[in-house]
Amino acid sequence: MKKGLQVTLSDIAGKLGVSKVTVSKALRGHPDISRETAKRVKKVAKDLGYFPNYMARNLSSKHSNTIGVVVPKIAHFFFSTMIETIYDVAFENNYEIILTVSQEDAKRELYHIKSLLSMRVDALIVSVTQQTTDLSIFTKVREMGVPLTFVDRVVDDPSFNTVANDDRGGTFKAVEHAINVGYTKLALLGGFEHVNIGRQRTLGFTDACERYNIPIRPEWMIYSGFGEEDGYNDFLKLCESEEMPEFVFCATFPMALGVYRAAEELGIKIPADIDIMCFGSGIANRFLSTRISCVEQPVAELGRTAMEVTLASIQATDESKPRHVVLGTTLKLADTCIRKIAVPRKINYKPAALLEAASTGIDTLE
Amino acid sequence: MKKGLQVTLSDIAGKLGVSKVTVSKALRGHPDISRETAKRVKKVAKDLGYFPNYMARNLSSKHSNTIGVVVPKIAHFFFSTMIETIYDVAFENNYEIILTVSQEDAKRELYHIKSLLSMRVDALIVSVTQQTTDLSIFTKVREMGVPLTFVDRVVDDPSFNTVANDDRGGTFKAVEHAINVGYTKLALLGGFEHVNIGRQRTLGFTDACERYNIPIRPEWMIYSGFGEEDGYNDFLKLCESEEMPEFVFCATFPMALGVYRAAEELGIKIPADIDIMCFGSGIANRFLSTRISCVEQPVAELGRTAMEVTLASIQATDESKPRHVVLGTTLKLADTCIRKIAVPRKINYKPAALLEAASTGIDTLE
DNA sequence: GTGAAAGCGCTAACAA
DNA sequence: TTGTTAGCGCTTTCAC
Repeated sequence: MKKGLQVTLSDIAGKLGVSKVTVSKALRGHPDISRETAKRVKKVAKDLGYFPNYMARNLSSKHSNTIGVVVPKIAHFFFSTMIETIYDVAFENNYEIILTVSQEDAKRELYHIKSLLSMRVDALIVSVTQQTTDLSIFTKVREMGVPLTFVDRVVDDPSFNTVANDDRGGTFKAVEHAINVGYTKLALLGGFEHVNIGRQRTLGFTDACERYNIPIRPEWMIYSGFGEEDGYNDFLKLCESEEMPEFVFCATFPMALGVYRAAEELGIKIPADIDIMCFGSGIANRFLSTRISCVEQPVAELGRTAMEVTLASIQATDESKPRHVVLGTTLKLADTCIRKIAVPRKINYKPAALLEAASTGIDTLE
Repeated sequence: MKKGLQVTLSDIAGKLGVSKVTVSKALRGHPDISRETAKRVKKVAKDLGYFPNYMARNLSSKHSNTIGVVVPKIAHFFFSTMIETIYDVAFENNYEIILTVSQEDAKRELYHIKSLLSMRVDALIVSVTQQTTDLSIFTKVREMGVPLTFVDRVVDDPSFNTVANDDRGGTFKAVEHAINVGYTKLALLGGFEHVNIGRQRTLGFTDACERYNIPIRPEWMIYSGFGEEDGYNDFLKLCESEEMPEFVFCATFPMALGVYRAAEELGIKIPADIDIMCFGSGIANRFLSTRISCVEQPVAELGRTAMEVTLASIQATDESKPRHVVLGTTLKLADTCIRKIAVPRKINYKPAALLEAASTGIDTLE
């Protein structure tokens, strides 16, 4: 298809016999212009079907009214909810969002950030991938003077804004609850230790154990990823250990879902044989016959706060200090870990057969 | 924060003692430039940390390598999956996506389209809201020569590309299946009739009824929306009718979920008391004790096709004909509508009590 | 192979 | 209140 002709400021100016500067000002509601001409200009603009060219506008005005967002996933309860909030706040403030998705791929993340910088976004909000290790692009971002806010998946660099859950405290509360309920044999499926949220949630777990003198058993601390399949496999691995724990804390809800499924297939009852809790929740929880008690994250608030912090950074003309916001979590009890009932039993577990069953491709929207 | 200095083509040119044109060409791999200078230019560009300014580039080159996308929702299995595919294809083709979310609000949709037009996106992909009636902006889009592809939520205008499910045929297949199974008392929860998908799915339903001489009972055709709450309420309404149907077809999966929940609360068994099917599925289906048989939509393919059609439209320099793609669906049988077992029974239904219970706020990610 | 000139559509600073 | 002059950083055309 062919690009139609563009209506420009000059076109309007020509039609009215004024200069294009007058038109430009009138259209932007600049106080210089008289009510009278402003009205005339706007009318002609409308008649001609004028659309401002942001490329040109931004080139001369040096800002784009646009915020670049980089997230690892989108078809995922947590991220899609957070993003929706980000959009809402952006809309309220007349900003446009350019959302990019890294698909948990560091290369792609880098590509997108470069691209966003080239688009001259006014600021960036990013939630890094699980494999992001090269941080040089972020120092580049700093050098270019583009405000950057990390959200949820933050990077340990105090020179950028961060907005995150209280991962450590939230996990502590959950594990403490399990201990108060009476459990002493505690396992952790921690996701990845090299990822911030994995590390923080692990700390919350060990904090609680130390606080209450619960021994930490290395064979009950398993790390392989944050997805449903990981939880599934981790649980099978757990079943291979000498003794079963009474309670398992999962670093994410999808992992808990994997555990749930594995247990179901093995004929292990939750919470009668083993009790569980997790960090975060998802849509599926409502439909489980045993809904999993969890640490509830303020998902929407995370998005809203990230945007607010970012907008503030844009406004701040000086090199103001970066802000580090930690949002509190709440314990949300459902059908697990209500009271001590789990009595671990010996499992007749055949790894080979089950691992095969585990290979069913599963999407993790949760 | 303050914007840092920008490294420009001239900076690089100055450093090398060449003109900025040479630099521009070298950086873009233009064949004019010798291997030698190209190499030197690239090195200096890297050393200086040069980032091309797309605003400037696009202003002179007249295209932005950017595609604007407008969807009604994002925290929704269907849309988030489709969007993810759109991103994938865009990435493969070196396009950047500017995603906007209308939140089912026609005003917002209009705002975003205008904004995208002003950003001079190379093309648009849009899935309209349930309340979009004013189509004038789309003729404006056509006048501006910007290729536009409607996806899923299409608008009846043959002058634009459309990519959609075979809503009518898919529904026909499902209802036909229900009839083959032996049901003759069929109800439809159709969402909204003024929305294309609602209309098409209704047609599929009536097609099947007519084909098999099944009488259509107006009191069993209910329209109130596509959400879970709508399905819930529709089912309650259905329960008020003189006689209960044997089978209910829901226009969307969230609606079926609402029916499921309402039935559960009323003590009505699915599929023993009433059998159901729906168009589309969602994550939750895996976790229902009675998984709902459905018409499976090719969600990812919808996104991929929409992008491909759009890219083709961009490439086509002439006013090529718009394309209209209809993607086939497949019947996916789970635990409902397997064989005729539903025998509707008289329900002891108390509207007031239940309608109160219905007011629980529920998110529909499905 | 390289570069000078012109201009994309707009806004900012200043002058009138 | 309005207009003039200069760019923003880049690409395109065309001459060298």
